[in-house]
Amino acid sequence: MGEQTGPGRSHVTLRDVARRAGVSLATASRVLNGTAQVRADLRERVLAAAAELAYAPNAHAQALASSSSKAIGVICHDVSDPYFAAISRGVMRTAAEHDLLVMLASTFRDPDREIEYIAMLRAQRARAILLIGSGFEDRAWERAMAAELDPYVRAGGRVAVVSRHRSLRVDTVQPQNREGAAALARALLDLGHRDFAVLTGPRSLTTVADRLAGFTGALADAGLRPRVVEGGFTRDGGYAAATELLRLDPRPTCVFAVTDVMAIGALTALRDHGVDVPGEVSLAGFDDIPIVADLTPPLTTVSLPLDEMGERAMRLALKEPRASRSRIERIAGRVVLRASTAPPPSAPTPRAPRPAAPADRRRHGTSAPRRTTAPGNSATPAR
Amino acid sequence: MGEQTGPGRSHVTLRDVARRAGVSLATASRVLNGTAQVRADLRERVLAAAAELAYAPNAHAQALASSSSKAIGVICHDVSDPYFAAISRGVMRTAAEHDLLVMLASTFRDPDREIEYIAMLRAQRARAILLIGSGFEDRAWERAMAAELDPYVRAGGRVAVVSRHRSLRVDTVQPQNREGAAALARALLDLGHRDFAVLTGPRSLTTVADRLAGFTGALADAGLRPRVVEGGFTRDGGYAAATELLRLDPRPTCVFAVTDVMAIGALTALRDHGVDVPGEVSLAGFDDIPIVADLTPPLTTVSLPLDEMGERAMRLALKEPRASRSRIERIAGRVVLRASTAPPPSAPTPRAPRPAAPADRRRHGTSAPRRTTAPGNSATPAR
DNA sequence: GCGCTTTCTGAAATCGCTTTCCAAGCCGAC
DNA sequence: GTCGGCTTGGAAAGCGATTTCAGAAAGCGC
Repeated sequence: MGEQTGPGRSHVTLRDVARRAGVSLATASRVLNGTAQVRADLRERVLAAAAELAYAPNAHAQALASSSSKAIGVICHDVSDPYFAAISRGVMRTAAEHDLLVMLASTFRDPDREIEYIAMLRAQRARAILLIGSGFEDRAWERAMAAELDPYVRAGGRVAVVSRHRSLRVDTVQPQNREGAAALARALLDLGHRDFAVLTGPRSLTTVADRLAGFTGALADAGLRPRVVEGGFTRDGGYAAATELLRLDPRPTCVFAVTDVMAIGALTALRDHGVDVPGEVSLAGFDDIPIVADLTPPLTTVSLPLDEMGERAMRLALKEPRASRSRIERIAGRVVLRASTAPPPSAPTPRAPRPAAPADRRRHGTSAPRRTTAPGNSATPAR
Repeated sequence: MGEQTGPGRSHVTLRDVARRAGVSLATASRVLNGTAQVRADLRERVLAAAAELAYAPNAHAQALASSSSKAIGVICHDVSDPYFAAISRGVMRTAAEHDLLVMLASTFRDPDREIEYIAMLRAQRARAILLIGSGFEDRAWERAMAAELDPYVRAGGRVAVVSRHRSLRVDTVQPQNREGAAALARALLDLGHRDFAVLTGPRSLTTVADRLAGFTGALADAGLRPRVVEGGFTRDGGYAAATELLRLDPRPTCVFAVTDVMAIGALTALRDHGVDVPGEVSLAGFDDIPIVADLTPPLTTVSLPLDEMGERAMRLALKEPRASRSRIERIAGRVVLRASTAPPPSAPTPRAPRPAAPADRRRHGTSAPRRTTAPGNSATPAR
C-alpha cells in the first residue's frame, strides 16, 4: 500500500495518528484507550490510522501523564541460580497475567548494587518492587536500604519480599526454614543417624541462620550436636565445604547442606573422593530445586513451592495494602526423602542398605508442615 | 532532623529540590546531571536539597524529555530453563556494566506472547531488544514479528538475537550447532559406537534442525544412520522420548539428546528403567549447562560459552550499527567427553569398560571448533 | 572607569500523552 | 419552534524532566 515512508529516526506519535484520522488528540486517545464513547466512524478511522502507521504509544509519556507504570521490579542475587530462577518463573507468570513488564536485576550478591537497583526502580516509578532472597546483616546497609525504600513506599510504591529479615516491615513470603530443617533433622534421626554435619553458608544470612538453628535445635532435643562447616553460598562453596568435611575424623554418617545448590556441590565432591552416597554418607539439602530429583542418587531435601512463592510475592505486591500493617505469608516446607539418605552403615534398624529404588518425583504442595516422610518409590516422570 | 514530612502519596520532583535550594529548575537539573558548570555554593545547595528530600528523578520524564531510555528488553522462552538462565546471566552482567536496566520477559513458548512483549518493549522505547532462543517456523507469525520489529528498528531501536533464523536480518550470535553436533558424532564414532539414536525436539526449531543435521551428516559420512525419536523440548520431553526409545529393538548403544536439558530427562529415564549409563548405553547432550558436570555420570556434551553468548549479544546491541548490514558472531562449540559416554559394550577397542574417573570440570572457552576430545580426567572443582 | 568577552542563571519551550472543561450538536417534549 | 438534557469532540492544562535562548553577572584589558 502506498504509505508515506516514515521520516526515519523518529517514532510515530499520537498526533500523527490523530492527524491521519482527521480527529483531535483527545479523540484518538479515547479510542485507543477505550476511555470514552466515540462515534463508530471516527473510531474506525482512528484504529485504521494507528494500524497503518504501526503506532506504539510512548509508555513514558503515558506513565508521565497518568502517573502509573506497568512495570514492576524484581531484585535477586543471581538469575542463573536455580533457586531464584524457579521463584522468578512464578513472578513472571503472574506478572504476565496482569499484563505487567518485569525489570529483573541480579545483584551478584553485591549489597551496594542492590541499593543502586532500588534507586533505579524507584526512578522508573515501578509499580512494585520485589526483593527475593536474604538481605545482608549490616547496620549501615540496612539504613541505606530503608532510606531508599521508605520514600518509595511513602509515595505509594509497593514492596514485597521473599525470605527477608522481618526487620524490613513489608509484605513477606516467609518459608518456614526453621521448622522445615527441624522436621528434616527428625526424619534423619528416624533413619538411625546419630553423627551429623552441617554445611552452611554465611550465617549472616537469615535463611542460613534459621535453617541451621532449626536443624541443630531438633538434634539438641535428641541430645546431639552436629559439626558445622561453613562455605560459600554456592555450588562451589558446597564442593569446598564438603571436601573440607572429609578430613573430619570420624566422618559423620549424615550431612545436611543448607541449600540444594550447596548439596549439589557436596555430592560431586563426595563422588570425586570416592565416597558412596548414601552407602557411607547420607546427604540432604533444602529447597527442592527441580534438578535435584535427577541427581544420582536423587537428593533428600525439604521441598518449597518455589514457583508458588514467586506468585504469592507478586500477588501480595499487587493487592491493595490492607492496613498499615505488613502481611506475612508463611510457607511450609515438606520433607522429601529420596535415595541420597539411608540408614547409617551400622544402623540399628538394618533396612535395605542399597536403595536402588527409582527416584521420587512429585509435585510439591502446601501440605503437611512437619514430620512428613515421603514414600519415595513412585516413578512418575511429572515435573 | 526537622524535615517537613512529605505530602504522602506523591513523589518528590525536581521543582521541590530547586525550590528548597532556591534555584531554578534548569540549574538544579544541571547540577544533578553534571550537564554544565554551576557555581560551587549553588551546587552544594542543590545536592543537599536533593539528599534531604531523597529525590529520585522521574525516569519517565527524563526519557520523554531526552528521548532516551536506560532500559533494554530481553525475551526468552523461560528464565527457569538453565540454558536461558545462563545466557541471561551474561546479559545482565553486561547490562549492569553499562548502567542499564533489563526488562526480562518469558514467553513460555507462546508465539503470540512473544509479539505482545515486543510491542510492550517498543512502547517502553527500550534502547535495545534481545531475542534469546529459537523462533517459530510460521509464516504468519514471522510477518507479525517483522511488523513489530521493523518500525522499532526504523525509529532507531537496536535488535540482537541469539540463535535465531537468519531470515531475521539483525545482529546475531550464532552457535555453530551443525559443526558442534558433527564433531560430537565423530568423537562418539571414535569411541567405537555404530548404533545411534537421537532424541530431538520439534524440528521446526532451527537449533534442533541444525544439530540433528550436523549429527546425522557426520554419521552419514561413516555410512550410518541414527534412529530418531522426537519429544518435547524440555526435561520431561527428554524423559518421555528416552522411555519410548527403550522400546527399540535392538537398543542403540549411543544416544544423543539435542539439548542437555533433554539429556537430563533421558538420564533419569534410563536410571529409572535400570539401564546402566554408560555401561549399556552412552548418552550425550549439547550446551554444557552448568549442572551437567554434577550428574552421575557427568554428561558428555558440546560446550557453549553461554554466559559469554549473552554478553556478546548485549554488546552487539549496544555497539553502533556499523553499516546497514547485520553482523553475525559465530560461536564454536567444544566437545567435552565425560563419563556418560564410553566404548559400546562389545567394543572393538576394549578400553577400560568402567570409567570411574572423576568428572571433567573445566571452564569453557572459544577454542578449537571441532574434533576436540577433552582429557576428561581432571578433578578441578572450578565453576 | 568603561566596554567587551566569558561564565552562569533562569524563563520558557518541548517531549507525547491523559484528562478536564466547554462548546456544539442532536434528541424529544412542551 | 424553542428549550432542557445528553452525548461527542476539541482546546488546553498538566505530568516532570531537558535544553535552548537570552539576559545578568563577572572578569579583563585599556
